[in-house]
Amino acid sequence: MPLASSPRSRGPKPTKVDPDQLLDAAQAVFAEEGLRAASLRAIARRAGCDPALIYYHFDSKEALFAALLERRFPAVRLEVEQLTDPADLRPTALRLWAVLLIYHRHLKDDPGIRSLIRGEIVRGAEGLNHLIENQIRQVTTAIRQIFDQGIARGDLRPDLQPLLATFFLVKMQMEILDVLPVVLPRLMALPPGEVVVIGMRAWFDLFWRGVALDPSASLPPLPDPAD
Amino acid sequence: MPLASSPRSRGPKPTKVDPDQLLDAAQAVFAEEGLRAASLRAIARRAGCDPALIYYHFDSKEALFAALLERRFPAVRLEVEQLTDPADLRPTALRLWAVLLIYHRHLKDDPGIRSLIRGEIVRGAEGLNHLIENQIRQVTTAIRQIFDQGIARGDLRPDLQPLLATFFLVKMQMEILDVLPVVLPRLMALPPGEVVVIGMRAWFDLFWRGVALDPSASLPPLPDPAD
DNA sequence: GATCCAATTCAACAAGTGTTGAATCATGCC
DNA sequence: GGCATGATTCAACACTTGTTGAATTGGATC
Repeated sequence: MPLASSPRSRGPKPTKVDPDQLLDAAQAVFAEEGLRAASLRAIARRAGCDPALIYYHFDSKEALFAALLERRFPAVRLEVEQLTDPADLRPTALRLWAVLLIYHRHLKDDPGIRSLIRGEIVRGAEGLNHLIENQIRQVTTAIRQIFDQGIARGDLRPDLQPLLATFFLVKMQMEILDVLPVVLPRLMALPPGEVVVIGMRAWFDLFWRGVALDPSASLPPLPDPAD
Repeated sequence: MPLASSPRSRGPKPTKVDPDQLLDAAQAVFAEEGLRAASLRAIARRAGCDPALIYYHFDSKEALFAALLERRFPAVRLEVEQLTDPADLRPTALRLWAVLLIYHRHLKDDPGIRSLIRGEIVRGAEGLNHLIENQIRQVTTAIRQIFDQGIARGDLRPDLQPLLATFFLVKMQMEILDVLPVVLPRLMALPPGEVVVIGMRAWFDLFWRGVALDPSASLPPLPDPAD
């Protein structure tokens, strides 16, 4: 039984399919099918190799999925945590908007991770819940700090519940990335590419009026998400 | 091959498992597993009968699922549509809150329908998409009317986009019913039963400030969801 | 050229899936 | 009693799934 995490020793032996390519394929298939419905055979087909090869690089289907997480999660967490620096004296509105931009940048093209964070996929993969929960908790508490600082600075309503506000802010952002592009073009005449940005701005406009100490004060200019 | 929708003719022949009991079992299993992962054998086990019996009452797994929808959807739609009566002159805030109450009452104990409306489950059941989409569209346009009337009456911001506001309102309500009871008790010390009501009130408070013409005006008293 | 070892494939396993045709059960009617 | 008919079960089908042990490739090293 070969070790699960030791690709080619050091010589530039040209491997046909390295673990990263497997992860790419897995990400694509998981995104389309969900964890439970995605089959290793489909992933292998996508990667152009035999299903058994997956078991050479990873211990199980679940381990493959976990590796997928470890590849993506930390980047988001790190960027959000950098936002919590108390020395960052930009208006709170801008900092919260920056949170949405991070989510947009990292998750825009990765429905797999999105539905994962949403928690749907994980039913039936007990072993992963603590891993995910841990990562999400860290991001959550980071955002919470921004709210706390905003209240202290007098930008936000003092009666705000930071935890619920965090939940609302990022949850809706997720839905905007996920379902708005599917559902909105059918109801409005909109170029599907712009839907996400339109939705994000509308959402943040509403959200900000909801949480700001002075809801009638106008928002600072919000930079567009850069593609 | 027996007809798919003709239970016992008229005599009070005591059937062991009638279609409604099958639907109950199906609802429970679909709720736990999702459409794709839920197996007919599990449903049959829950209902206490043989899997083949399902095929006596329904044409296929998908038809069983469709029947489940037809049993639940129309009630929600009807209640929401009754709210759109232009003669209803209650404050717009109260009418929107009433929408949330309807969602709460009908979907609180039915995660199956929720994840269904959310659209996750349906991947892999092409035949159902139009059915669901049709029902959802009707509810959506009904709510939209309340927003339109609210703008006309001067309760809401004139620059409001009713479609997006609708999306935000009900989408978040769904998430509050769905994930808040799972996620919040782990982070706050809260009795899990109250989480939904707390979440709903916090959400509507935020939402209303976001959409109201005068965000500093206080909300009318909002009735608690009655269990 | 022989050897070693990582990378890859093959073939099969046991289990679970949706579905179906035939067979049984139980009741109402003549 | 006999019989039709609806309700229910049985046993099997073809197929897909995650997983694994043995076999094969192919380049690096001696």
